[in-house]
Amino acid sequence: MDRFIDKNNPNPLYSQISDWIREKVYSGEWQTNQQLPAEEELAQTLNVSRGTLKKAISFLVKEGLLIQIHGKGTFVGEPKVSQPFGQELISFAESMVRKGLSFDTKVIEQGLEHPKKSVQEKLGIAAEEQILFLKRVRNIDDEPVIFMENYINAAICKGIQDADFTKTTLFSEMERRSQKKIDYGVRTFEARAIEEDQAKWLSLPEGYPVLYLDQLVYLEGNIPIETSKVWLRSDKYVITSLLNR
Amino acid sequence: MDRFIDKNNPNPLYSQISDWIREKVYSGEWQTNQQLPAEEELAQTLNVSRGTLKKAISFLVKEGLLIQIHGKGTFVGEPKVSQPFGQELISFAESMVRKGLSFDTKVIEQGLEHPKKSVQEKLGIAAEEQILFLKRVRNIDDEPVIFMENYINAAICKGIQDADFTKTTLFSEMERRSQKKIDYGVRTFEARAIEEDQAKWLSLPEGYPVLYLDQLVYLEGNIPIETSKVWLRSDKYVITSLLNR
DNA sequence: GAGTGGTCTAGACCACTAG
DNA sequence: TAGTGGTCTAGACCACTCT
Repeated sequence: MDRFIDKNNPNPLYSQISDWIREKVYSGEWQTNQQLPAEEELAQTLNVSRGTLKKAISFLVKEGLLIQIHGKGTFVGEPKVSQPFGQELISFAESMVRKGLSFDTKVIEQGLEHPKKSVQEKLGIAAEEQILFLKRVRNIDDEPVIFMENYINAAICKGIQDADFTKTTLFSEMERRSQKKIDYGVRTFEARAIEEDQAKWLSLPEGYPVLYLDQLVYLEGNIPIETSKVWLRSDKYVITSLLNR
Repeated sequence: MDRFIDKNNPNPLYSQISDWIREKVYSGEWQTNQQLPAEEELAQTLNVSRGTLKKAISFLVKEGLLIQIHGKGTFVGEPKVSQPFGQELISFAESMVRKGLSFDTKVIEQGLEHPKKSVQEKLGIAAEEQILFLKRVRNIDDEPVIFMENYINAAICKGIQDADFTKTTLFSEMERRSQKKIDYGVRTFEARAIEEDQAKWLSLPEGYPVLYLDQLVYLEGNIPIETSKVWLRSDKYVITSLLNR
């Protein structure tokens, strides 16, 4: 039971150890504020060097799951309340699930198109190529909260135009069809007055202030795959970031 | 000239090395997309172990200043246009300095007060205690961009009411006077219609959409020290986050 | 002083990239 | 195959906390 740490597993040891500790915490075996065994001891238990263990721990400290105090020890941190949306590249769908909220998605428009100039530039493709254009609204408790327009490089995600986005998430679909993992993204946040076209989908009067996000997502290998525009009712859904110094 | 790295400096070596590399990049000595010397070689040049150098580099990779590609090498990343404001706990002043922008600060109001209810709760203090209330506007190119109201626990930062905030930053002043370091903060982002009181300071018509941030900052030891409200003209100043998956 | 995490080393081997 | 970064080790010494 001690050792789910497998030196033959292609996953790096530190990553396996991180997961192992996460599991201990999530399962409640290690409770909030509980002190972990000393690094030296834990390293011996896991049969790894202290350096490897430290690397595993450092990830969890950065996440806030663990807290280390020089001279005292390593402790399980307070459970997170915040929304990792402003910090970590996760989709809206994923963030809702983590928050334990239920939502539903309505697909307004879905189909292949040729990219506009701005999309061509962002995705680095020519006007002749095809993109999947997706227009969706998401409701929480039957109230519209998010309106999104996505532009996906269809050449990389073959057949994605046929996916049923009321049942699957865009991120998982992109990873599956491109056979690559999503690597990182860049988001900008602005406040904007909502325009007529978006306003009607969010049941808001024209000119109402909304959070506007512009997003560009990259696959491994620095391949831009998706760009999107997102309008968010921030009276309903606030973005929170935990920022470390 | 090679070695600004001083093993007797109480700063950790990896931190000195990070700064040294940052300097090389900012000064233009190492240009965008330029390949750095191999880790082994650079470690020898700096007379440190490869492990230490790797630690220094890893910070810069996380910041996006450097890019590492397995099997190819380490490269200077694309210059950041973005504001690390959405990611890292830095003050507005600090973010401006990093961007190389000049700004000036106007202090509208500064003085000791008793905290309102909402501030009491956030800072965990009683109504009888004193806070420093600070109201400021910041201009870039003579245009107002940010309006802020700060509430600082004055008991912890003795004498902070006498600081000259046109010349110093709030963060540095808090650290100096509390003798503690700032640890982390929580920010929430919203879009709001600006109200009359704030609108006049930002030269905006009432009701204009602005980014509204609510912030709570903690010192080491989980001590809440400052809470603030920030109104930001997002037509002038956009918040960008680089998000890793 | 005992126990903890923080830093650093010197060296090993592996995995990926490119000619 | 040569060159690069990725991982891991075993051990050393230091700095901090608590008693």
